Amino acid sequence: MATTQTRAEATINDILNAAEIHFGQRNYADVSMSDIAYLADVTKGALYHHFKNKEALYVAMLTRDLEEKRIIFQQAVDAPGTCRDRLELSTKLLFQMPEAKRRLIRLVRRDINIFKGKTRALLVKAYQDALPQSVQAIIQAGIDTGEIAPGDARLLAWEYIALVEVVLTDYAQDTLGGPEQCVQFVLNLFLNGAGTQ
Amino acid sequence: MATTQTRAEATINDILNAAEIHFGQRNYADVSMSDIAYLADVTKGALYHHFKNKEALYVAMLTRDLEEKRIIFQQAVDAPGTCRDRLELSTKLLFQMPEAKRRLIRLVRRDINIFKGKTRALLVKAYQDALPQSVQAIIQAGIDTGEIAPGDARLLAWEYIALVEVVLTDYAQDTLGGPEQCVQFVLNLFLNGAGTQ
DNA sequence: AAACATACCTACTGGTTGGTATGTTCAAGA
DNA sequence: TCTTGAACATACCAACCAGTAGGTATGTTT
Repeated sequence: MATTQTRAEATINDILNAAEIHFGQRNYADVSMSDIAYLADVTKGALYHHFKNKEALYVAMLTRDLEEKRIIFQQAVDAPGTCRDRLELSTKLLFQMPEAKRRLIRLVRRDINIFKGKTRALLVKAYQDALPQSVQAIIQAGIDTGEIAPGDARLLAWEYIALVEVVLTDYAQDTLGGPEQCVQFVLNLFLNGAGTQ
Repeated sequence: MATTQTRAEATINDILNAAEIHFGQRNYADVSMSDIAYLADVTKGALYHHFKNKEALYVAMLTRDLEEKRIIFQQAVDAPGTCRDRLELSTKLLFQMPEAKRRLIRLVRRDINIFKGKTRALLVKAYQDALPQSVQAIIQAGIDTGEIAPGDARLLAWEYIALVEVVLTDYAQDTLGGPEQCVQFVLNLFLNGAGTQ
């Protein structure tokens, strides 16, 4: 059984990897199942053998990726130190990812309108568990210790992520300095603001 | 001649308005020309009489909208007062827009990958002229007067817009307070940061 | 009112895509 | 080694959609 499953699992892996690449670069509707099958070096038959339909494939791809990320960012939540230290770690982990993985971070926000109901809720939750939840936990701890001014930790988490995403975009286009500078820029902006003190 | 053009112009207007609604809610590829024609209460023939193809319609729709916005935000650039005052005005103008128009603000970022070459450059420039340019001008002035700490005004402008967009999203879902509170929240976060001073 | 131009409609095509029906290979157990 | 079911491949279909061809209606000009 192990051998059989290994082969199928390898195929599924190839398909998911191909899906990551395509969905990461283009809109959902612009990516065809044939594109994914071709890149994964399997046929459409094999593809539909493992995934019920296009939506199921997308969900599987994104779910797998977000679960990976959730585990990674959990490090920052569990880490010791000040709020700033832990936000720094969290952001560093983001910048250390390969570009293809980093690109997927913005996927949920970009494609949030294409699904409805359960599927949509599922993806949003998976995303929130992966990144916003971690950041929110760190920020809430910061509020409790007085390092962060009292406020809505959830909203602040989203704001922090938005700041990171902007720098991440510029970073991908090589218009900024190294990852270390980027991380410090975001941290200073978020904690101290852009105004002169 | 005036009468003839008026009729055509009215049709074009209907089409562009319908396009705004559809493209604002769904991805480019998910919106069909038939959808737009139906909502505009014209036939596809009329649609293709006025617009060369789908891409041309999208460009026309977004260009018109961004030019409107550019003019609106220019008010804030030309306004007197501190950097904070002018950023406040700029942000207020955003929150005062009807929801459909507000939604279009995120369109360029969402659909940035569907076009290549000239079309893409054109849309990006129209967007930058409309919003980022205004914010950047205000921030640069703030840096010059010492109200904002020295730094990359362009990047800071993008960061500010990102902060606004997050609140705008929450605001659209009625999970936040009134527009005035939202504006002040963003301003404080951007200028003073989230940390305790 | 003839000649013309613009605006618009109906009906269709060619191409693409998600999905399927059916056939073939492979791997493991009896 | 023979069987059996899972894992694929091939060939295809039905639906949809961007875009077009060709005709009709509504002005406008002279």
